Amino acid sequence: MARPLSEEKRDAILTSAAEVVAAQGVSAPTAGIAKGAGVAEGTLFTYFTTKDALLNQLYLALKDELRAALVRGYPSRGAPRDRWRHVWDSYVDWGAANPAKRKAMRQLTVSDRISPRSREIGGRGFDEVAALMEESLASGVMKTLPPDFGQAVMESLAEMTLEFMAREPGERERYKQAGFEAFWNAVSAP
Amino acid sequence: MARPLSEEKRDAILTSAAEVVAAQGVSAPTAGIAKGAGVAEGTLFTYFTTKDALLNQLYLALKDELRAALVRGYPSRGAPRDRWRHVWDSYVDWGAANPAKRKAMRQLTVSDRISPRSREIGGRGFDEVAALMEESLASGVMKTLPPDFGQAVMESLAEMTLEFMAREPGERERYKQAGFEAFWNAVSAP
Amino acid sequence: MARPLSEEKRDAILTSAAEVVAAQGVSAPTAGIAKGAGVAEGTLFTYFTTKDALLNQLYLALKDELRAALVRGYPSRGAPRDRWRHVWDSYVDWGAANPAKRKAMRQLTVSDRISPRSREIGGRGFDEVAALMEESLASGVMKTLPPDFGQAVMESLAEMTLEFMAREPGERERYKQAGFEAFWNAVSAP
Amino acid sequence: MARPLSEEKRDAILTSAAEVVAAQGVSAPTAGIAKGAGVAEGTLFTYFTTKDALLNQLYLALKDELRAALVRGYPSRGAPRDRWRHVWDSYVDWGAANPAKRKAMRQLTVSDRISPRSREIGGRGFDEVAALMEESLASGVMKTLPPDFGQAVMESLAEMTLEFMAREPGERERYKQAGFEAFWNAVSAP
DNA sequence: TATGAATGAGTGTTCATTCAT
DNA sequence: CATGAATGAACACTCATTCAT
Repeated sequence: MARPLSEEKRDAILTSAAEVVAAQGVSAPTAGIAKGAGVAEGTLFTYFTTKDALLNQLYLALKDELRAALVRGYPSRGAPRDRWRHVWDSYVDWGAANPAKRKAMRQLTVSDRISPRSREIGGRGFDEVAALMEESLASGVMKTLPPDFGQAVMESLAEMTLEFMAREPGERERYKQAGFEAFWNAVSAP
Repeated sequence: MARPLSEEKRDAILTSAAEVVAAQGVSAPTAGIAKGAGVAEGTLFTYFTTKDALLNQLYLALKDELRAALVRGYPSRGAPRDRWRHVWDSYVDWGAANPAKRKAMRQLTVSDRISPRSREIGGRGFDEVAALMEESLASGVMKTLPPDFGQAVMESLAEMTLEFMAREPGERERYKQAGFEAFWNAVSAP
Repeated sequence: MARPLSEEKRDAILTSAAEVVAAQGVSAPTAGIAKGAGVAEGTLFTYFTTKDALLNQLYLALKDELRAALVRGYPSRGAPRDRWRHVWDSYVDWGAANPAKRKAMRQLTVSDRISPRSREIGGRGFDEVAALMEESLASGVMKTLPPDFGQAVMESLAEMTLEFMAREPGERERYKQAGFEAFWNAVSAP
Repeated sequence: MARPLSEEKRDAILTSAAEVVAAQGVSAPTAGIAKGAGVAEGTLFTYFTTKDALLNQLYLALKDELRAALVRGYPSRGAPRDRWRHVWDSYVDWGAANPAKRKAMRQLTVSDRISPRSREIGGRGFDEVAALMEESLASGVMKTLPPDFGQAVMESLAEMTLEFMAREPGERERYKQAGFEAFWNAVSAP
């Protein structure tokens, strides 16, 4: 049955793509991505029909990885603040541990090469997360707004916090903490 | 290069660039920008030495326009909350009124073609704004954090709010209001 | 290479090649030919060392099939006109019955990928045919010309006739008849 | 008004294309065509939007040149045979004098990259020619067939004759003469 | 100064062929 | 022997920039 498509190689391409896109944007040459993955230029196209296909699948893979990080260890029975805290910490820790992936995700998010369908699927994973905690927003500012909004508040504040953490690595913990306070106040204050 | 003959033409190119970059990203061809400005392909390069130069100057021009919008009508003697409110409203109104410019700014911000120097100069304008209100943060969460941070909280929440406003135009006022509440709580809660 | 295991598979590849070349020209991908033959991409190369080898062998196979059609039922003892008529009818009938093969042959004939050697061998088969009837040209226009020429007159008129037949299927018989008259006059008139 | 598009350069590209296509077929690289024309690779695309566009326009240019050759010196008032003779001689002389153009035309004719529209336009020129002599076919074999057919008989016999002339340059005149006899008999015999 | 044709390096993608399975 | 993944040289076409007009 000849050589089977190697999951390993596919991952190497996605990993390389994340790095290269983080560094050079979505217009980075596929040749560079292939090189970074240690495969031939043509091989990339046996795993991804098109550059756009690669970018969209990278987007989904990153979203999925992040989602997995948020869910891991989620304290289902904790107090709402603790649960949000867990999500916040997971998000920020993942972002701090994977700066390239985070930057790539940002590039992809603003790119018009990510299809609406991908965006929908990519967001879908987080509906789970949103659902998990919807009830925790029964009070406070978020009362009357779609759960999307609360989630988006978290996301944008976490991104911003990560930016500061990256700029001043010595102050990481402080920013992580302050960011959460800001978020929690934003979302829960009466 | 001295002073180019026509300020008007320079502006036309910048305006076209904002539209085209908003629609197609920073990799949009200069030919399209020139066409949109009603000038010849080559003319663009008598006003901007390089595509990168154009993008950087567009970035600065947009930052400056936004800054001007924030300062206009600023109630220097008002209560802190009112002053922040003015900044918030100005930001969000400008963004809602100039969706292409905002989208272009977003594209430019994540692009690696904007030099660190441009980013610094672009931020500098806001130091004024920051300075104007530094004192207002003498209490609350922001107490012990750099004024940048408070500013960044505002910016990221405003951007996110604009996204929601664009998606559901019927709910504009509601999001604008809710966004400000979230921001104000984030930043001022004890 | 010895004798490849399956004559059947070799034929399937040649048949597929004829169809694909007819439809897409000699630049058709080998992958498509393999697929059409129901074999793997690589298998094609165990039967034909090279794409050029495949094309050349296809050319020869088609020439041979056509030659066989001309010889079948040849009335060795008939009057010259009847013999030519048999050849003409056989040629045209074969072409009408195998439009893809005929189109493929045409593509191959003008292609620079068919080697001079193949052309020579491909023509050789017809020397038999030519020889069979050489004597029939002892008079008429062809008197002083190489038998090739008479043969070529037939071939080119037959090809042209097939074109018209393909274009207007309702008039097939008429064209077939008129084509032969033209040929016969061309070749036999005093 | 900047540099105007140069008719000269366009012609150089078409001429180079004819040579390169004659030698290598329609799949010849555009780079080679550009090089042959003494222009940069990119320049080719300011004159022809697409390789297909170039091939189609080359086809039309060649058809037109041939048509012009046939019409030049046409003896409108001559006897039918003399008029056909003129057409035959013009065709064959043009083909013998421009072997590359002829070979290119042949390649283009069998290629599927020539659009039906181009074929129609390319044929259109010859309707003139056909019309010029339609009446001359009031008798003979062609009596009851479309004028296309007579024209096609001429074309295919002329092409074949050119082939023989190219193969044996010493016998040119003989083939030219014999070819015409064959054609004339084919078409006019009772 | 304004124009837009000219340039050629760079891009995504294809494809004949090889070779690990 | 059969398979199809792997390879990398081409290829058509784009685009920032230059420069003749």
